[in-house]
Amino acid sequence: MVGGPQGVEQTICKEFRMARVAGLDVAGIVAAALAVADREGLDKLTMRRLSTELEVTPMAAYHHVSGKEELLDLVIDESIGQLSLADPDGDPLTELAAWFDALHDMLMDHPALAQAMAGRRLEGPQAVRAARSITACAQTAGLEVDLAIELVVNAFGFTLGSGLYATSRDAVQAQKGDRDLAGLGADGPMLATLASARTDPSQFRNGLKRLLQSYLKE
Amino acid sequence: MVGGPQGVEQTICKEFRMARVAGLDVAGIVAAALAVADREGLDKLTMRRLSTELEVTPMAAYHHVSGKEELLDLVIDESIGQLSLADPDGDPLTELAAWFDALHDMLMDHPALAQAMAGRRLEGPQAVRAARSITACAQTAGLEVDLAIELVVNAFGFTLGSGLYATSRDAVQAQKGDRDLAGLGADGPMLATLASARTDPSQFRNGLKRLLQSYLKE
DNA sequence: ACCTGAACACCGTTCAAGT
DNA sequence: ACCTGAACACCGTTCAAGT
Repeated sequence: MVGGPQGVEQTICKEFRMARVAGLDVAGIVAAALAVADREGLDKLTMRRLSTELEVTPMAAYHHVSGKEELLDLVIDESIGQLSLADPDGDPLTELAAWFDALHDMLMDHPALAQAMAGRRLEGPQAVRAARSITACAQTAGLEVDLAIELVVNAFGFTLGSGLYATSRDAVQAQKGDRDLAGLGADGPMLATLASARTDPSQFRNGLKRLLQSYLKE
Repeated sequence: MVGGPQGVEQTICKEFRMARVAGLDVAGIVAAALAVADREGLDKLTMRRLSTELEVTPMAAYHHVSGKEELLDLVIDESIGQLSLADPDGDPLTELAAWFDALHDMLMDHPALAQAMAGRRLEGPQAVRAARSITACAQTAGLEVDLAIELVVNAFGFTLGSGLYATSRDAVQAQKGDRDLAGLGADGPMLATLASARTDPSQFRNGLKRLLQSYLKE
């Protein structure tokens, strides 16, 4: 698509650099960080583990990223940037539901991402871009600015919290839940349903729709 | 209330022990951990920092708690246990709103708590007790078990996510937001409102009521 | 039983060199 | 400009002693 001999040369050069010799760039660092976090968990993502992933010295990445904090912010913002923006001309409810569903799917695919978002500012350029797009969407539905923002903030909080809750109970836990049923009497069905939240995103979608509809029906 | 000379003696002895000489107990350890996390942030809560807070050796706490993971679980469960249970005879909507409001208030008072809950199981005895009480509350409102649980899970996720979002933007950030307004053009009002979420819990309460009502109006 | 002391295998990051 | 190497001040936790 970029085409031409130069394009090919650049690609080869880039791949070569990313795989073996130094030649680090932020994109490669961020990608490697997310890969490690996905495979081994957020707590295992350390600057030193990142350096072994990139096959460089522990300090190499610091030349492209100020430190671990900035790295995490970049991983988050880059991920948010991969969600397609809401279409301002589409049906508001459909567009909003689709965006937050996509975000939720992403958090389910990358549990470390949800965890990283907790306690972080989420004000990178991609996040701001996305926020603007979905807020505009809510406004075209007839909502005043303040209410549109309230909807966005609340829907985001709901999506993040649901993602965290769901990803904190993985397969191992669901298994263990079955064993606990006998000992917990009346709580059995409850815990079983709680545990099933991991694999059943319909609870989230249901709640999201309820929340969005209550704002858009005004 | 426990009364008698023995009660007094125990109290004196306990205070003496907690303050100076070893004599650690889980309650004291958990309290100290929350105190450190509140004052210095969750990332500053280390087993070693905890030990200096308790004025003991780094390894002393390990005799009462298996490690850092269990410590965090205990801090969370103990905190949840301090919320008053929902009254099964009260108005369901009122009771549910009150419980999640109280949880939200707690997360706002203890930002480290919200952060600690992200990526943790929340299945301690106090959490289960609370979940049972609010689920029962939703059931007396006429909801089937599955839907009652869906409501509880979704309301919890919303509360946690909102708490995380709100506490991640503290006073410092709100200040910085004002400076950014000029450079961001049309985003100005939006970011200002986003930043105000920290001190304005009405957005959360509004969203919570909408979510709860959509389930209870069935 | 409960706490200490020393040790191990890690962290994030600074700083001075190398090329 | 970009990377390395050595070092510093931390971590969580094990393990062998002390009382």
